[in-house]
Amino acid sequence: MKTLKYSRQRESIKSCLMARHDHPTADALYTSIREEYPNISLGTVYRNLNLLVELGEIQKLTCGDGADHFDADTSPHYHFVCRDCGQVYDLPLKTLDNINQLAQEYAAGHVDSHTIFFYGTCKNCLKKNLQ
Amino acid sequence: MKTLKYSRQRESIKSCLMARHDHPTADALYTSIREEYPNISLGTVYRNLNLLVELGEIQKLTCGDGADHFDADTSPHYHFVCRDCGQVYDLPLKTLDNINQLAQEYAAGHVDSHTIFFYGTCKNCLKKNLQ
DNA sequence: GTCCCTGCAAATCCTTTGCACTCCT
DNA sequence: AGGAGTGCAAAGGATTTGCAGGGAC
Repeated sequence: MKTLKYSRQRESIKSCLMARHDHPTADALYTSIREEYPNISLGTVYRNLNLLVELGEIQKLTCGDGADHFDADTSPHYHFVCRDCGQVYDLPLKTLDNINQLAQEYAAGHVDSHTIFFYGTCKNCLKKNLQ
Repeated sequence: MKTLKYSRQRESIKSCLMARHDHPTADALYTSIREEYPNISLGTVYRNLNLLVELGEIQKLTCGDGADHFDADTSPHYHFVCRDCGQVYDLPLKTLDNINQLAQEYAAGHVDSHTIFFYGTCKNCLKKNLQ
């Protein structure tokens, strides 16, 4: 068990992520944080994001668009990814509580979590495409 | 619409993937195919895998372990990923037909597909961990 | 003082791409 | 012949890591 020391960078990363309603990539967050801490490095952002994921304080979303996204909301919920603009949205779809148990029966082992991503075109892009 | 020409490499990649019960990464498939075609290049494997995905003949699985995996089974089904050994297993869990429609109501746009990944420890690794 | 954390840059991993050449059709 | 496909190697993007210095406790 390693001891954790305070760092203003980590605080900033965490609060910046919590303040955002989207699900930024490490790089997007880095750009954002640079406004307050112009000297922070991308490596530090990655290191702290991974640390926060390990601590269970944030969530990493691998939706398949190249870069991982991060989410300060760790409560179980699902995501909608727009293939046109790349935005990742939360879905207030209630958790399928029984689905892990259902999977458990078929999985050759122990299931402890699951992810669901929906893909399609968001309203903004649907509108844009009509023009 | 581009014309498609036969290539023994593409045939080999496709049949090699269909013959496997696991869900290999591009690199794993490359190693496998090299036994038959020692001169095939990794670039060709990637190019053809992407082409086959576009044609809808195979499926790309981005489960978040670094490299994409590929699956010759394009029928809708879900996957179990062992965090210990990295194996990706099929789950004979029946499709949640209504889930896309359910998501549709909350998604700000049009949903056309979804992916579900379960994570945990497979039987082999559970056994190994006890020793 | 100790040890964690940082900035920086180099390294690593996975994937894509440019180019000259080869093989289908 | 024409153009799609290939091998090779270099480029690309995302993420990690080694190191020397800085900050928390």
